Amino acid sequence: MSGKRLHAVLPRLTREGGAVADDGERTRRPPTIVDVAARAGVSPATVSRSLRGAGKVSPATRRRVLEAARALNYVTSPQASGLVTGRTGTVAVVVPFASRWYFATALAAVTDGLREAGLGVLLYHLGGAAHRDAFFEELPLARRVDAVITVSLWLDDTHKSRLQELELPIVALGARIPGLPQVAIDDEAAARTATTYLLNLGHERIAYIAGAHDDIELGFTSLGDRLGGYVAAMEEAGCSVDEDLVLSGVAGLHGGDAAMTELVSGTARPTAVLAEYDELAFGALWALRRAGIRVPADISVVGIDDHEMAAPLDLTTVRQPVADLGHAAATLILDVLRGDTRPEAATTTFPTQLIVRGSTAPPSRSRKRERATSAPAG
Amino acid sequence: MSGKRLHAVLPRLTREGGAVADDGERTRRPPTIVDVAARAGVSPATVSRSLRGAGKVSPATRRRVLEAARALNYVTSPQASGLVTGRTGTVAVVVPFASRWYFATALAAVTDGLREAGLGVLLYHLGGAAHRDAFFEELPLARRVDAVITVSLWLDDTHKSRLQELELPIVALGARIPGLPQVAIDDEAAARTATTYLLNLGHERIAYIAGAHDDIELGFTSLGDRLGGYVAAMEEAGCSVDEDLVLSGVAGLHGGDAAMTELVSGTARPTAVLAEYDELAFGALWALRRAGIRVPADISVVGIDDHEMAAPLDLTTVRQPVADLGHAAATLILDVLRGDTRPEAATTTFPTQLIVRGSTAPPSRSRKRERATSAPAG
DNA sequence: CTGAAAGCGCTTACAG
DNA sequence: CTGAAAGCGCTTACAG
Repeated sequence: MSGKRLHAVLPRLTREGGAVADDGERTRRPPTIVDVAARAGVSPATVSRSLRGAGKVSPATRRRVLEAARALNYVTSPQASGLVTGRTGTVAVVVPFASRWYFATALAAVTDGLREAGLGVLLYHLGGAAHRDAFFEELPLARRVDAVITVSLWLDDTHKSRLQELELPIVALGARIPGLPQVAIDDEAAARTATTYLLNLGHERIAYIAGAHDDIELGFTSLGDRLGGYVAAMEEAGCSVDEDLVLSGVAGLHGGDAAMTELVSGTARPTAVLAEYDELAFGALWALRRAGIRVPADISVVGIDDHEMAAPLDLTTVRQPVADLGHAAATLILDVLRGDTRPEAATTTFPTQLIVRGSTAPPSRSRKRERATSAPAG
Repeated sequence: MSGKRLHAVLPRLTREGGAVADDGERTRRPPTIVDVAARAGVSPATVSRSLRGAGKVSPATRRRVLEAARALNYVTSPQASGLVTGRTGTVAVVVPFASRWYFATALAAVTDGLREAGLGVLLYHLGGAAHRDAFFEELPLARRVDAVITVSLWLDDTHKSRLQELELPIVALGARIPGLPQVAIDDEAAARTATTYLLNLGHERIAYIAGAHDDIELGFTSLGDRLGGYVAAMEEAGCSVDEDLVLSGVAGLHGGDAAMTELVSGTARPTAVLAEYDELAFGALWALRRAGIRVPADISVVGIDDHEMAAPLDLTTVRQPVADLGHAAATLILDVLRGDTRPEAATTTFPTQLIVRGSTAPPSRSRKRERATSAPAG
């Protein structure tokens, strides 16, 4: 609000209404409800009722109003109507990285879902840690939206309560935030499935690559859930988790590249890798190719997402239905806004599915042992 | 406005202001400028001036107002202020496919650029042809935004004039729309560069894969520009354009896959392919791998974009600085809104750059001929 | 079924 | 430098 906002700098828009003609058509100023009322020969109140289909209006009157509105190209001012109704017709969608596949896909689905109800989407792009802090500090969405959807945003208690101060309905998409209604997959189960699959193939030295999320600690986020699923599956199988095989670096493609490079240059190379999400896996595949290490002969790679590029890259992965999550989040917000659903009761978990492709195979060195194990005893 | 909009269905929000206490803090209702004025012991007008840093206010008064505003957690209502200033503090960004890399990247950059000026982004996601028509029919952004940025949107005259009826500043990002200020690359030159590079390698049978854009005809769009660059380069080199080698199908990855599959099953296979944009090229590479055709030994592939995945996939491509385009579009809109720039004068063209990677090589069969040609005469 | 009036929360000339 | 008043364009009780 302070600082050099454009708002404060802009010259006042010309509103050369000038002498408004009898029907208001000779002026530059967009027609108002009064203009429509005049043309239809009714009061503004009746125009309002007719246009919204609210209250009792005789069909004939309504028709006349609609005609006049059309003729004048009238559009209701959301600012004016919002001022009195207290609604904005807009939902904030908060995403950390708008350009990444997961977020972009979710955003598109949310937007489509909300549009069907006539609601618009105000996009808040956090980007890095600096922007995120500024966002929670300034809360630029205050008084601008009717509800908030966060997309895979990991909120600590401070951030969460800041957001809740807005007293707006909030839905968390793709992240487990205690106390908020959410739409997500079971992240732990997804990672557990992937890990168990690798274990069943005979792998024991399975690495885990996480994409760092700024300064947020792992462990209480949905990414922590995935890590937890990996650890649990490993331990249940009697495989100890080698801390040198759990890496967390930069996010995205380059993070996966860097982490994999580090792994293959280490002393005890893993035979398989689980990436927290597919883009990390793509980076890992890239690093392996450059290092001349064969996939899956030398190392197996698994991701989570089923990113659009997973199939072309022949990546085994755990599919999550991102667009469905987005639609569900939109629907949930709509229900809450309508009062059909109490937010507390509203948490949806979507199923995931292991998609086996060519990036995974039994470990080459342990093949013998694996056969021996699976051969009938005696 | 008609139809079953949520807007019309929503129950009126509770505004249990109840008895407002002397300082307005005992109520649920968010504090208004009047509350701040009361607490600071000044008039609302002075609060308004203090908060916006406009007009003359004594430093002491201003400080008191700021304190009161902070204490009450006051946030100016954009609806109320917008109603009188005529501004919304919001820009519409219209994208055909929000989930695709190019659009998501541009959107993120635009959003970041506008945020610095305190402007928000209202996202309009067109999706398919049906939504696009509805969008231009209903113009849901009317009276909701101060300006419009279209991202790689190809507008015919009808759509363009519909948009212009809004009498809002418009900037076209990534698409040449006559009469609108734009921020883009030289699409024809980009395609020409790629094609010439292939020609110089010795290719003559060069195919062109376009990603269909609904029912929009090629030829007057920026994609038409790319096709034009390809055709021009071919003809200048004395290579006739074989119509069977120019395909236009579905957009994106699957479009490239389908087109390439069609090409390799044809009678006269090309030795090289130029894809209109990288995602098509990814699909083409995928199809070639499945068909057992080697890249670049059997077929060379070139794209346009330098998509994030181009490097991992070793795709030769023509890079365009998508994020820079987005930032530039934001800056341009800000200039126009400030009145610093006349829209007509504002068109920026960004440079592109050929990035040679492993997906291109001289054609294997023509190597001999090529040598013969380039050998000194006599 | 319809209208007159009040009010939503601001900003802006206009006076002082 | 500050305030009282009007007005931005709507919607909503309240009367009729």
